[in-house]
Amino acid sequence: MKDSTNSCIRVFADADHINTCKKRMENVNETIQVLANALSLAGNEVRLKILFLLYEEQNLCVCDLSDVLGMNVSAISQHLRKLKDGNIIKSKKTGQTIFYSLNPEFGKLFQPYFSLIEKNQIDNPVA
Amino acid sequence: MKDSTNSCIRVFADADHINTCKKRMENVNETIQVLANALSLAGNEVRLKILFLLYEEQNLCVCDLSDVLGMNVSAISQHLRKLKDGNIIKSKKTGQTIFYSLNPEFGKLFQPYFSLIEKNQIDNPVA
DNA sequence: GTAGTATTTAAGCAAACGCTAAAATAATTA
DNA sequence: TAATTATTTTAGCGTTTGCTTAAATACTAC
Repeated sequence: MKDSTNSCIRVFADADHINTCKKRMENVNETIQVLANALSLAGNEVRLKILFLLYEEQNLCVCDLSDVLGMNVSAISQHLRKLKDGNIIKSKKTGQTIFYSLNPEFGKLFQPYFSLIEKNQIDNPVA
Repeated sequence: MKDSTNSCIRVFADADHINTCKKRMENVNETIQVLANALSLAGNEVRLKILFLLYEEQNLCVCDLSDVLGMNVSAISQHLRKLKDGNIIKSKKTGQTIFYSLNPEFGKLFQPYFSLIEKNQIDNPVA
């Protein structure tokens, strides 16, 4: 006589505990939102490659990235736009070339993963 | 007289450098793939919440998560499945309840972010 | 066995994603 | 001014995502 898809009645549920969790989650909600957004941007193979390349090379233009990754300039450009919209990279125009680089805060945030990639040390930890 | 959508001819392009980058990227390709997959799984608001909750509480069932996050059990279950398929969490059945917990390797991999969330210290770094 | 509880799975659908191709900007050079 | 180069933007399209609803599976207890 209850809607099992929307809530649960179970013996070992600790209502107080659940509520504590609920409140804690409300507090960190915005932080989670921001972090999830950054992670989802980095959680794409092409974009992660772009970010790693920017981490290693500091300044690259769409063209460089297109050459290195063997991909359509337009496709790269669209990824760059997402990363820029997400405040993860910044751009600087020099003549007709636009150089992209990591925002320092983001570089710091993702340093550990860049290190892992450099060392090629992730196959173990996850897979 | 060239296809500007597929390659670039530009004055300051350093062909050797580009090639070095290309090879380095090929070497880390698999690592990037694995990492991007993990990041994309964590890069979803609901899933990041689930992961954080598992980090804090160790063992939770779909029902707990559903209650805390105020979401449909089925929706949560589907997120859990993705996380399990990605080897990020594991499950243990006790009676008719299935408890989920972080895979230790993953916990280690994402520890820095969990700490950030706990301290609510991410608004600055990114946004 | 039947009823109830905990959970997953399948189907369906709107929204978001990522790419291609083509057109539009903008800076440089002839 | 016209052509070239570097880049972005728009439109279109197939695929993936994440949710809802409903049905299926599995364990527990009466």
